[in-house]
Amino acid sequence: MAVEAPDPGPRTPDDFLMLSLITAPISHAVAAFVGVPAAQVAGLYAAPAKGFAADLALPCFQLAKAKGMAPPALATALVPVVSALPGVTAVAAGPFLNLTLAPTAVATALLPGLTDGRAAVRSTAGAGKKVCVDFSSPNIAKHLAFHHIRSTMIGNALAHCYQAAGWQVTRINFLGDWGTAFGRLIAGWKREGLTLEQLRAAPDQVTFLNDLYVRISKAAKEDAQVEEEARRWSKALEDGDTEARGLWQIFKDASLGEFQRIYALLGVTFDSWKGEAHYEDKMGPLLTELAAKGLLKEDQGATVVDLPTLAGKQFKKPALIKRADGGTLYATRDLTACDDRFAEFAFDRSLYVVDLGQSLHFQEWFAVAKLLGRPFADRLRHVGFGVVLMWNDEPGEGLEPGWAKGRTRAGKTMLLREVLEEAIDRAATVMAEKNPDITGEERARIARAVGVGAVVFNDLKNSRSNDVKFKFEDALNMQGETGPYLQFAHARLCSIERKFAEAHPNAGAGDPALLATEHEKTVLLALARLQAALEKAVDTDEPGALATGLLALAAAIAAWLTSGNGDVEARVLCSDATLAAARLRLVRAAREALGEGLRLLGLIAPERM
RNA sequence: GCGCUGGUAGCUCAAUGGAUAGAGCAUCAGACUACGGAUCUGAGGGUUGCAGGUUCGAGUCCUGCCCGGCGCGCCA
Repeated sequence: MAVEAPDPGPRTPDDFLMLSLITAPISHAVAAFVGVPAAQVAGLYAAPAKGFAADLALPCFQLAKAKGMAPPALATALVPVVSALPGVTAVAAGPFLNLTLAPTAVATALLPGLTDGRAAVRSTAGAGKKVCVDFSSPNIAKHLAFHHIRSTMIGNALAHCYQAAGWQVTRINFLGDWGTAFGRLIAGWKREGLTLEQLRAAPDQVTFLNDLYVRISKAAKEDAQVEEEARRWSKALEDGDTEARGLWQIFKDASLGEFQRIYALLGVTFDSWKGEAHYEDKMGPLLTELAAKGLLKEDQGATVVDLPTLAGKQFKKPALIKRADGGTLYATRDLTACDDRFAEFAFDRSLYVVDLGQSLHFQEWFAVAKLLGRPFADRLRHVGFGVVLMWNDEPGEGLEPGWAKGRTRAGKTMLLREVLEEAIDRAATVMAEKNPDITGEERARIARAVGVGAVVFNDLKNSRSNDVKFKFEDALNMQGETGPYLQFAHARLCSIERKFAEAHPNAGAGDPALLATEHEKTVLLALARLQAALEKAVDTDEPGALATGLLALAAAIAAWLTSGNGDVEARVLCSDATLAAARLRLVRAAREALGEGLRLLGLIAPERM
């Protein structure tokens, strides 16, 4: 279920980002000294280079120009100004001002705002704005192959991220439920005298339909009579023939039933399932308008929009609107659906999470939308992504082992369900070894979260334009920068929370000012940077930006918790109940932020694993 | 040919125009009966594809090349 973003109240530029809660006094002091607006300083903070032990760096180049000083001189001059602030130590290092913050100061600035840790992954940047996200969009009567995970989970993560940033989100599954394939399927169905009962009895109804399609296609190739039947059924379907539409509906329902099982496993939902078929009889007005505006032209029998002359020389070919036989193409359908979506949702942005191979298609119809004068033409974004490659040890035929597109070593297309099931099995095996106390249905439930999470995170952690290189051994080795690593950090925090009440039954609320260690500060700073990661994810449509922020948080958490291994007093559950209570506040905030961040990416964070 | 995309450590990838380019995996060495070790600490490992240019400063921006993937008219 979607969680409503808490109302953060009125904001000033200084608290626009959570990190600014810490840097605001610094920015003000520096700005006053230099004589520029504080907001100009606020945008300058950078991460210190590796060799410099500091929390933040302030490059002084631009400020020096404004002040009319040399950068190193300004940095030196700023040292006393900034060091005068409580909880800040400043050191000049050439043209940089390196800032070290006192853990206590960081904690008191941040923790009061994180009584609900989920606030760390919230923003109001998109308040009042609406976005449509078109994602997943599989063809019916075909399996969800492994590569479908990309559009499905990138889109799902973006929908969550936009929502967390204040946008009103509509999730759209633009089903591929139209085309000549269905005429063939109907012809095959009739020819073989199949029944609904037979379909329903199949262990996998999509496999049943897929096999039927393969048989009838083969038959059609060998027998012109069969091909003719398929053509007739395609025509009947287009004409709204009752029997044809009835069978088409059966195929569609059967497919959606299978899809929903996988969407449920992935935790993905949609607000709209309007597919291509929905728009099939609604393209007339658009075609009329295109013609009325003089945008159409006959070319080799087809109807096109001549983009090279109308939209600029960056286009080399016209956009096809209608086939020579009068049938419409998918650019026409996309435009019609877009008009419909704008009429219904008045979106401020509309995302199409579709592989990069279709870049040209989107460039073309976006350009047509512009030529039509659509007010939303510049609000459309093609969110492209790379392909899924699988490692192939034995390609045969003298080929080198290497990455191959979406196929197993046997050359078979990998199904999404198969990959998820194997991932779940492997997760269950690890659990049996690492945590044998968890058994039965609970183990099965958690193994689903961990196995699916491993595959999903593997898909989201890098820039989406990159191809995803999938190796079971890597995605599921459960170590390193993986979904299970994040989930494990979450589970450790949960475990400590469970034990806290027993250890310190009468502890108070916890005073942030008591948090004084470097490990605690690192966790706090990682929490403070999460909001910027979320906003970057939304601005650039890159879920990986949030994934990177969560990895940094989890690493900080793991280092913190492990530091207690050799030192009982460094643990959250230390002997001092007051200190323990303060640490527990950080545990809770971090756990809630991490769990919420994972939810945004589409992972479940179990309390044990 | 044109377009999109990628080229950074052995492998997989990070890096709002900022310092000495960072992580994970793998390798090696450690911590510790461990508030959950599915952990942590450390080491080795780099001419950021090549060549120019802009800039106080370039992995990042510009120009030209090289290599890979994908796309480029009646499928979607």
